[in-house]
Amino acid sequence: MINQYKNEDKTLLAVDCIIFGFDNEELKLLLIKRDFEPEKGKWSLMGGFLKQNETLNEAASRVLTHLTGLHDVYMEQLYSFSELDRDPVERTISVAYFALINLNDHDKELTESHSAKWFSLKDMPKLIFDHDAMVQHAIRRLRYRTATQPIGFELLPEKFTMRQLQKLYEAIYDQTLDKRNFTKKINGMDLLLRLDEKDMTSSKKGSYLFKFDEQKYKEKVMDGFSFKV
Amino acid sequence: MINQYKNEDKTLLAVDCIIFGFDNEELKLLLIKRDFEPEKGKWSLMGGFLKQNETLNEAASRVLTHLTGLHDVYMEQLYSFSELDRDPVERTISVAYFALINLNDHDKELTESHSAKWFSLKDMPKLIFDHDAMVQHAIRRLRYRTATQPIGFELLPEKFTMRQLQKLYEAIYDQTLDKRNFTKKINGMDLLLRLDEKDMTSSKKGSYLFKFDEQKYKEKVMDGFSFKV
DNA sequence: TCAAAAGTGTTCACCGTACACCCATGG
DNA sequence: CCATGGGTGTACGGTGAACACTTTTGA
Repeated sequence: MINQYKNEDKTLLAVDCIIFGFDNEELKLLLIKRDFEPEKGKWSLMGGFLKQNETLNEAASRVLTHLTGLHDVYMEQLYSFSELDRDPVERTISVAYFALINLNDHDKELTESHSAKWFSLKDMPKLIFDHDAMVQHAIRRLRYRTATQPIGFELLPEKFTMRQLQKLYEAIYDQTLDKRNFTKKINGMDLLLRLDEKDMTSSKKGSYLFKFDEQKYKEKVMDGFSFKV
Repeated sequence: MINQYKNEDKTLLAVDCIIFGFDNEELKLLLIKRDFEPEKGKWSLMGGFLKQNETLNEAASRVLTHLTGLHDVYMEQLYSFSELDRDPVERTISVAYFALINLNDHDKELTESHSAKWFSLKDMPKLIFDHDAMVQHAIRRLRYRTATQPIGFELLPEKFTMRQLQKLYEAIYDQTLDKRNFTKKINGMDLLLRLDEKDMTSSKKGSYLFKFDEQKYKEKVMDGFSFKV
């Protein structure tokens, strides 16, 4: 009696990862094509089952690293989904996580070997089970987070231009922003360092590269419920 | 193979409820004294195990109704806690929920029969396991929610004065607010109806009673991830 | 008549938004 | 020399914050 909660039901627990990336134009999602039944051949979020000896955060990290080869990725627990019939095979509770990764430096071969593919948010197949609802919830959370904390930088390479950052925010909020107001607002955050380097690929004049100030960034972003894999 | 996820670990799943109430002075929390080991005699959140045939929301509702006798209560899923040793008896994942109830109309005998007691947030015993962390998280979420959605009314009786509402917000944010600015802001929300009645218990002059406009309220508060028990 | 709580309006600072022109350079 | 994208400042309206006096009436 003291050593066990006898007679209580145990349940299968999964984690599913909503993995966001940004290609300098659009916000993208990493999806995999299921190679097993049910719903074989359909697209879904990357997921996995929770093991006895790991926390949910660890399980989500494991799933993400397994698929992308990346470490040190921003992740955050989203919500737990528990409809009785959400998985037709067997009753499974799924805890959704979202991750923000820099599209350029993830391991493309690794994702390809998992039949994974990046999809634009606007051009996404219907997903299995309740994964579409998870994605909707993740987009809302991402908008809220980026409005209050500067986590948007997680989606960019180390050095980036003000225009890249602006396009990222435009993709997240799905609306265009004024260049001058955007610059003013970002500078007001006092988080960016302007480098002497310029990026010459996007225009003839070239545009300044920035990186963000790790120190100030960490003070502002850490709230105890996000973590790095 | 198609009918079952064989060889995957199953886990005990619990829900724990952070139940907020307001007594016109302070924000309070409903806690229970554990009458079983381990930690017998210590204070904890009200919880219960998830059953095979119910969703997490349903489990949270069941636990809440069992303790308070109340229905139609605002509840929202908070976060899932999964540290390996969070429950010393056996590995258990707990999904925390918070609830907002009107302190006046809950069933006092029912809560007493469960050795439950209301505690002011400022005058709270240390709780078992990771329940203190759950409470901290719930307070943060409550502040965020009340800042963006008018759910504060859930904690008040049907008719209330502007001063009561102000004291509630002061309790939630743990700071005093300016009477004039508060009134202006609330009126700007266009959610309250001022009644002809006055409440004469708090002053000689009496203060107007308000109730909120159910119709407009529902439009603004529903976002798909809170629910009524 | 006085103590106690209720009601009410104005000013100011700051922030978000709208908006247009010049600059540097490669072709 | 010109087309392309990059960089910058100002004016306005709305919102949040500070702030004090009058009203009512039971005791």
